[in-house]
Amino acid sequence: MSSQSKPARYHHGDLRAALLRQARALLEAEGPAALSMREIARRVGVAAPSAYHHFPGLDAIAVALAEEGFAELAQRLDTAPTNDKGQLAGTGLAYVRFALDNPGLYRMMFGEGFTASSQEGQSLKQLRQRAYERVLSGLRKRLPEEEVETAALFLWSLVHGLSLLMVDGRIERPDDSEAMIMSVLRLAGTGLPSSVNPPSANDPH
Amino acid sequence: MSSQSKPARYHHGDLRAALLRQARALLEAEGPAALSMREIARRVGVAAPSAYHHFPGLDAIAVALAEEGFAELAQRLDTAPTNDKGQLAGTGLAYVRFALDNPGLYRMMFGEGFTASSQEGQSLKQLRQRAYERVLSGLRKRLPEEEVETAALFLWSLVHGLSLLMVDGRIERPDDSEAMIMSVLRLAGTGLPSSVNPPSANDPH
DNA sequence: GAATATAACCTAACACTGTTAGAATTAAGC
DNA sequence: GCTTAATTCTAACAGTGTTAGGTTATATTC
Repeated sequence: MSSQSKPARYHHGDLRAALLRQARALLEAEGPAALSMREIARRVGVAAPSAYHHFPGLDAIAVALAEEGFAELAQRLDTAPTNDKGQLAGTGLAYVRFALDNPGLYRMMFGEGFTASSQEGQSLKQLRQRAYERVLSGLRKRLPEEEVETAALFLWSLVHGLSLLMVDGRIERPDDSEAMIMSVLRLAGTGLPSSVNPPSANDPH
Repeated sequence: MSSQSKPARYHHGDLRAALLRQARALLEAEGPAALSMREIARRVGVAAPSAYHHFPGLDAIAVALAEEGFAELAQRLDTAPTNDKGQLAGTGLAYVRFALDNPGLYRMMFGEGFTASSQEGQSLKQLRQRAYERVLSGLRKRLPEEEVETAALFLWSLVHGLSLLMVDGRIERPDDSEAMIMSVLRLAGTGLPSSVNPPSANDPH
């Protein structure tokens, strides 16, 4: 077990970290709905109430996991290739990849359920906002201000929707997921063929 | 109460319908996580186990609601304007509108939780597949076969993502939601400005 | 080194959930 | 009116999140 990294300074050693680790394992193994205080404690080998010395409740554990997730997502987006040609595709691919690598966590980060709780909900809201700002600032350099917001919403909707469809298994996973993702992202740049969406005719601008 | 439409032929009259009605009200009022057998029964004014004569379990109620939702969504998409100019925008707008009008239901239809259950899960999967086929067949008339799948995935990802972002309150709702939705959908036709995504340079096709 | 203080942990319990078993009530058919 | 069957009920089981209060092991102090 990797939980024995430190030679048990306290009763357990580092219960807080152990709870988070097992919670995340449970999350990915059984899905967000299966996250249970008692099951997490069971897996750690501890009585359920012990967890309350480290977290105010189950929601707090969920939020802590989501915070981990946002930090990891931010890092992935930051280290994604930013060269001129593939900025959009690189970042988009990194985003969807993160969701595919952490399906349960991704659902947690954007799902509801514990969003209502006062303190924790706010923290999450801020993290989501910061992730969104990251997208916005990338676009601000390249677009006039009035087009930034729509473009960001467009992009975020696309990668968020694609991530969830794939994570939830709504579409059959092809052999080469990456190629499929890239194909979709390419459409974000070119737009749909005009045979689907005749260009002018309804442009009031 | 509108539940007195028929003069109480049985003990209740039409418990099954009453359960579904209150379940849907609860779903929209408190969200999918708050759906509870006992609370639904409480609202109908009946003991919880009574519901088991009409549904095998809570999952079955959830699935029945989702089926209602898919039927309503299909109808909206069918009656959306199909004239040449606005096929894409009209259908897309109808899709997002449905989600905004039925936020709890939409989350239920595409969320997880009860998807694991054997029998019901299959039923839902088929309904989702049929909704997807609807999009595909619309595109098949206008695109070469090899482009259909990617275009459909692109469109579905976009409207699905946009719907969830708005339903979950991830973006601040502007005064005119419809205008915002239309702006995003328009980008699906034109693609992002080339300043964001320089066209050639990585096109292997 | 022994006594104390404190942080970590556990047992017991409360209120809630989904669900099942079996009894009681009500309507339908003869 | 009696029988039968459908519908609803009460009681109970196993599970959940959470709280209260006691127990144990560590850390500190004399």
